Amino acid sequence: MSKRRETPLEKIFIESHHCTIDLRLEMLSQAPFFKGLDPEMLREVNKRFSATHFEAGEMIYYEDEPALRLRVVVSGKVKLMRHTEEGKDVLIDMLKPGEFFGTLSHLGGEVYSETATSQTHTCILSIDSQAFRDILTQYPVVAVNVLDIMAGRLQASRDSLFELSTLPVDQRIARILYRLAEKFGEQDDEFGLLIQMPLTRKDLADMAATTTETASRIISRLKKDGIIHAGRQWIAIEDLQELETLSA
Amino acid sequence: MSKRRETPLEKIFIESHHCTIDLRLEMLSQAPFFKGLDPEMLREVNKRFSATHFEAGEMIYYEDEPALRLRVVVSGKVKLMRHTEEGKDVLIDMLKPGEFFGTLSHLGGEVYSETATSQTHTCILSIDSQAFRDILTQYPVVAVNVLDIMAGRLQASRDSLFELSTLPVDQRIARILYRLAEKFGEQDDEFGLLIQMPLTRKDLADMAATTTETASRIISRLKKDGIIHAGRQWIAIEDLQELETLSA
DNA sequence: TGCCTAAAATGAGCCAGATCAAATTAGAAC
DNA sequence: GTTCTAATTTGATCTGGCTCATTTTAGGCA
Repeated sequence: MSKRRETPLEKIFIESHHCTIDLRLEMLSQAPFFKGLDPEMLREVNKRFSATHFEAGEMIYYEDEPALRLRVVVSGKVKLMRHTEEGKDVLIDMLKPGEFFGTLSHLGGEVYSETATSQTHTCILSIDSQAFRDILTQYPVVAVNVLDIMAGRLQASRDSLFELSTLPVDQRIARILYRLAEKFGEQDDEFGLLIQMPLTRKDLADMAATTTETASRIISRLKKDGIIHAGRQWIAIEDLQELETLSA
Repeated sequence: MSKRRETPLEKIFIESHHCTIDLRLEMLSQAPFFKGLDPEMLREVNKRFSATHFEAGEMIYYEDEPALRLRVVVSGKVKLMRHTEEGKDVLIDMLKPGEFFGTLSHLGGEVYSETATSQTHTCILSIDSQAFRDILTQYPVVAVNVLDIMAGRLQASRDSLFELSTLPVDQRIARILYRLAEKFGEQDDEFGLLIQMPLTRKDLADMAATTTETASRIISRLKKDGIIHAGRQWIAIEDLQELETLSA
């Protein structure tokens, strides 16, 4: 039996016509914050966005840079992080197609509070934040949708805060894996529920507010216990049930 | 020179006519989320709110209780916390007049994710969450205001998460004190910038994700260094400048 | 198919902050 | 003023997870 020599992560096909007009419109029409907007308005709104393409690992914007645009992931995965002077990093969120990031604010003096990196090949739509605010007042249904999303994110952030304050590292890691599996999981016939995105031990550590070494030790244990499969930059959940139990 | 025998915290006058119609309307007109709404609309909107009165220490709602209403602080201070089965608590936020809490959600199955306690005598306005959503779609300017507030809260929550992940306890406490002073500080001629609200060492610990003992040790040190004054359930900042330096 | 390197795994020692235990007040109430 | 108790302080000890150092390896690449 020959060992698999490649990452099980999907290889995203690199084409320059990746970010087609069709895809853009399709994405916007399915984006949660435009739900309920009729096709006519949608086409109108679509004109105000412009598309950009990023390679895996490329920075989309930097922390402390003037924040002028709101962005939407069309395809690929985006990572949001904050950095410390002493080199500590905190991973704030991982985004998938349909999610927005950047700034909603219209004020001039704002800067981005995090760095956005494209984790894979990505196509990103962007719009001037003031133009987006115009859309919000023009289409109240969009404003309410965005509000619901922000409420959900606030909830998630407070959940993390709560867990960070009350749970030991191993439980935090278990919960993070569980959530990533829910959001990015795709069934892989060899390894189980594969988290479809490049994910290092350090990423995990930065999410759980721990160190790479500790994250690695915990992953090793989970592998030994047959709960997950993992390699370089990828993790697949073998026993989701047990993972949930662990995170209790 | 006789030692002061009482808390420097203001004694809120207890009157049953505390929460007058005038006060209600005045509060709503100044509430950040109704900024930009003309008086006519405001009067219209005001009708849909109802007022309730709470004693200091009373629960406004409990975690896991069905979440049906959105509330607004008219007068007094409100504390939001989450509790663990093992008795650990996390203090999520402290609110002052003009801030809202409760739920924005309209879905039936939602429950409150935190417990709200009135820290002082309070007057609270409340409205059915669906009715509030109607206001949002009816007055887009309100929706955008609320959105900005939510964005600010998300930012604040992520800031806390970041600080919790990267700073040692003493710096976290220094930052928390600094922020509380900004939000609740009132100049006291004897002690300096007094944080105008009952605030125990445990509250502080629950904000900083530490223990009462550690919070107490840090407060003791700050007192010894002449940076703050503190007693039972109250803290005043003597040297704000130095406190800011410490939190760097 | 083997080479090469960043990612991951592992070991050993250490420390900030938690826990456990006890003594001491601040300041409310009468 | 005196009383009374929950809030606070302080001390002593313990430990989860961090640090530092080193080895091992997955898997991209030619």
